[in-house]
Amino acid sequence: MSSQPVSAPTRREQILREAARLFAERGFHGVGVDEIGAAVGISGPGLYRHFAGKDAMLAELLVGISERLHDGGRTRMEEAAAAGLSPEAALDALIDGHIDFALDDRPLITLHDRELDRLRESDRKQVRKLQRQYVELWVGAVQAIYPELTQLEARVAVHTVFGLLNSTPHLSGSSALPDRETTAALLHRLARGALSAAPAGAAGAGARAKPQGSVRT
Amino acid sequence: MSSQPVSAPTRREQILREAARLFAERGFHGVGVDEIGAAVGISGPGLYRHFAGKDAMLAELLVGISERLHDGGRTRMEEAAAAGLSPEAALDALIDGHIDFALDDRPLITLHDRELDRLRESDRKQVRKLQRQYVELWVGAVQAIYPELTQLEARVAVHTVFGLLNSTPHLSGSSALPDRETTAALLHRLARGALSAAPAGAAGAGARAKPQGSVRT
DNA sequence: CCTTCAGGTTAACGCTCGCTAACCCGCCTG
DNA sequence: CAGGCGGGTTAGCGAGCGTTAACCTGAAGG
Repeated sequence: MSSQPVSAPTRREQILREAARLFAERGFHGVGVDEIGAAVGISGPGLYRHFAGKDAMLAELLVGISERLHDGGRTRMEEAAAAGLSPEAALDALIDGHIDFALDDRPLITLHDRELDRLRESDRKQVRKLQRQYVELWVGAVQAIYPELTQLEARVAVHTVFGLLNSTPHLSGSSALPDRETTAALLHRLARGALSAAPAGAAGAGARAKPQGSVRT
Repeated sequence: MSSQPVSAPTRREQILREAARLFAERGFHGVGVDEIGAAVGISGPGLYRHFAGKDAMLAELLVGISERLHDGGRTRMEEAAAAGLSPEAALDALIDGHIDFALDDRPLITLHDRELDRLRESDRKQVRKLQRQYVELWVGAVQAIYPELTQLEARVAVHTVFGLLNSTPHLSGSSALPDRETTAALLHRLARGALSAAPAGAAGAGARAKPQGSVRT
C-alpha cells in the first residue's frame, strides 16, 4: 500500500531497524526514545519528525513483519501449487521461508511474539488476523500430509513448531550457532521431525501413520 | 537463607504468584507495584513489608524456577540411573518433567526466557548457571541416544525443543488447548520427534530412526 | 536574494511509577 | 494492662520518560 519502493536505507528504515534491535534486547518499555535516537545518530525528539511516537514504531514493526511472514508463506504455497509440488515439498517451502525469517530478522521475530499486546486495538487486530491466516496456511499444509490430525492437534503442532523455529534468536547470545546453512538444515530437520511425530499413531518417527481411532478433540 | 519451610499459601507466595502472572501478561516494566498489591488485596507499598522491591520479586521468581527446573531434571536423571532405565526412558522423563512445568507454571516459563536481563548481575549469573546445567543434563541425555550428534548440534536441538515446549503458554490466550493429558502426550511426541530428526542422517519425515515405544510415565 | 521546508537541536512540562515516611491497629506475650 | 511488632494504610518525593514547544540551519527554487 503506502510502502515506498525503497532504494537506499532511508532514515525511517534505519530507525526501524535499530528500534527493533533495541526492543528485542530490552523490551519495549525498557528502551527510551533517546536511546533509539542515539542509535541512529540523532538525539531524542528528532524521531518525531519521522514517527508519531514510540507506539507508532512498534506498530509499524509488528504489522510489517506479520505482513511479510504471511505474504511470504502465501506466495510460497501458490508457487508450490502452480508447480504441482507434493504436499511434502510445499511444507518444506513453508519451513524454509520461516527459517529465513528466523535467521535474518531475529529481533523482529522476537518482538513478534513478545510485545503484541502493547499495540493499539486496531493494529493488534490486524496483526492477529495476519498471524491467524499464516497459521492456517501451515495447518492446511500439515493436514495435507497428516490428514489424521484433528484441526486442534494440527494447530497446536504448528504453534509449537513456530516456537521451535523462533527459539533461534534466544541462543544467539549465550552460545554460538553453526554457520547459517548448517543451522538452517538442522532447524528444518527438527521442525519436520516434530511434525512427523504429531499423529498419535506415530511413535518416534513413524513412516506410515494409519488413521488411529482415537482422534477426537 | 531465611526462607521458611512454608506450609500454607502464605502471603509472600500469593504475591509471587500474582506477580508472575502479571509480569508474564504485560512484561516486567508494564506492571506497577500498585497493580501487584491490588491483585492480592493490599495496596501499593504494602508489598514492601514482604519484599525489598519490585526487582526482588522478579529475582526470586526467576531464581526459583531455574532451581526447580534444574532440580527436577537432576532428580529425574538420578532416579533413571538408579533404576537402570534406558537412555530413551531417561529422556522421556526429562521431557515429561519439562512439560509439567510448561503446563503448570506457564507464567513462570514465560518470564524465564523473557525478563532475564532485568536482573542484577549476580542473580542473572546464578540463573544462567542453573540454566546451563539444566541444558547440559538434556544434552547428555540426547547424546546418549544420538551419539552421532556434535555437542553444538545437540545443544541447538535442545534449545529449540525448549522453545517448542515453552510455546504452550502462548496459545493459551488465543486458541483453546485440548485437555491436559492429550496436550502433554502431543507435546511429548512433538519433542521426541524433533530430537529423533536431529541427526543429519535422519530424513525429514523420518522413515527410520527406530520406532520408540515412548509412553508417558 | 528571499522563502520554504525537511530535519535537526535543546528546554521544559507533565505524568507515571518505584519507593520512603509517618502513622495506625490488632494480636500475642509477659 | 503494657508494649512490641507484624502487617497494613495514605501522602508524597524524586527520577525517568514520552511528548511538545520553540528555535535553528542548510539546501532547493523561483
